Amino acid sequence: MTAKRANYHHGDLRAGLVEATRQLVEEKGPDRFSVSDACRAAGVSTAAPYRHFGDRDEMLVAVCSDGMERFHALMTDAVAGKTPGSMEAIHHLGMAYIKFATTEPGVFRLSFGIAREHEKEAEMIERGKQNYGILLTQVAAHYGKSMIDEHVLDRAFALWTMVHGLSFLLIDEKITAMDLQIDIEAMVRDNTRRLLAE
Amino acid sequence: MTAKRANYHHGDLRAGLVEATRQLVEEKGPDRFSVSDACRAAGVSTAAPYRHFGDRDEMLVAVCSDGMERFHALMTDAVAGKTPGSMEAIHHLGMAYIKFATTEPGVFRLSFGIAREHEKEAEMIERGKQNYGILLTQVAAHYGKSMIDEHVLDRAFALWTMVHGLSFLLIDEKITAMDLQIDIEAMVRDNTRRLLAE
DNA sequence: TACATATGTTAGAGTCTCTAACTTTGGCAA
DNA sequence: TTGCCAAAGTTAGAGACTCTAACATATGTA
Repeated sequence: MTAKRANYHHGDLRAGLVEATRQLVEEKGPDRFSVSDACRAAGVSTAAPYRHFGDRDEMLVAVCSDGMERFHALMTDAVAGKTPGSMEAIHHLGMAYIKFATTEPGVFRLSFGIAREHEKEAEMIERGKQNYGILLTQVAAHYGKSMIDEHVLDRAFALWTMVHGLSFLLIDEKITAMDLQIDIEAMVRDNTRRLLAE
Repeated sequence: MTAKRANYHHGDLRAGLVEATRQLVEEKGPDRFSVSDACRAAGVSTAAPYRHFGDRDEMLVAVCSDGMERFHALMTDAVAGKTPGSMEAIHHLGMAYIKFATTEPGVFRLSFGIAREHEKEAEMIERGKQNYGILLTQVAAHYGKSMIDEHVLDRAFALWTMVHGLSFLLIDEKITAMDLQIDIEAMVRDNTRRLLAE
């Protein structure tokens, strides 16, 4: 995998390392990832990353930050063209959440479990709020409201916990371990309806 | 923290290391834990653990295994003395789940995220099924059923995803990060009711 | 009481993160 | 065009970590 390169300078090592790190995080998990592995993959010395990142954690934060853009795009697309507040829109939003978790389990796990107290923390919280805002808007519309009131906040949060829990159970393979046969689509649809009832 | 000891032999180093590891997992998280740290805490050389554990991962598996006993006790206690299948019993069961996650976030995270393919895997899956069985029994009783049918499996699974998701959102501090004011008790109670409706 | 075994220790190989000091290269000012 | 500076590489190495090998010391049982 070690990419030999002709030039002394890499071109865009930062991006190369972020991509290598992302791949390794998916292959081995966020905790098994090593800077050295990423260097081998990018074909540079083990000291090179420190021109672009303060330390190992910053590389992971960069992968996270990168992943949140894809996540946001998925969430936005999920409701695009659908009737705001419709069961269809809200169901799709939930499925998009789960889709991201299962296609990028390493990044998903990283995004939620990442160490607090880093440089980009504020920025990432802001992005999280933006994403959550998509759900809040849909739930408000579902009840024909123009305001995000207590009721909307409660129901949106319930939906979040459900898809979040389901995502983790899926990526941690608890569903197969417990020999459960779950139709994810149906499960999300039915329980979205139940949680929005009343 | 380095406990000096008088004797060459420790007495019960295995248990000492498991406890040291558990503490470190809570303090620093499962990924930040190091064998060396545990050795310092237990007051032994860094080679000592290898008389009791094959490698670093086995120490974490032991902590996990240990934690599952406490978890099982919590779950059992939660429904003890309550009317089987009552909302009270099921609500308490969910709260016990969340209680474990928030009091032992490191062990909780470890238990669900632990690497597959280890010695004790089968044993731990069995214990997981036992714990899940407590919920299944309660949900069946809720509907006045003596059998665990599709309907019971579906509803129990929905409850699991909710408390599991809530647990992760709590320990990853997403609720505070998003500035949400959630009354956990009320949230669990209300949504347990909604998910069991019909 | 002796000795086998379990359970410690020390020493060290190999890996990892990160820093310091040096090298190469690209871009810009004169 | 040329020369120089800053950006972005490299090598070397310190210090920490995991795990193994060889050696040391207790413990329990024949």
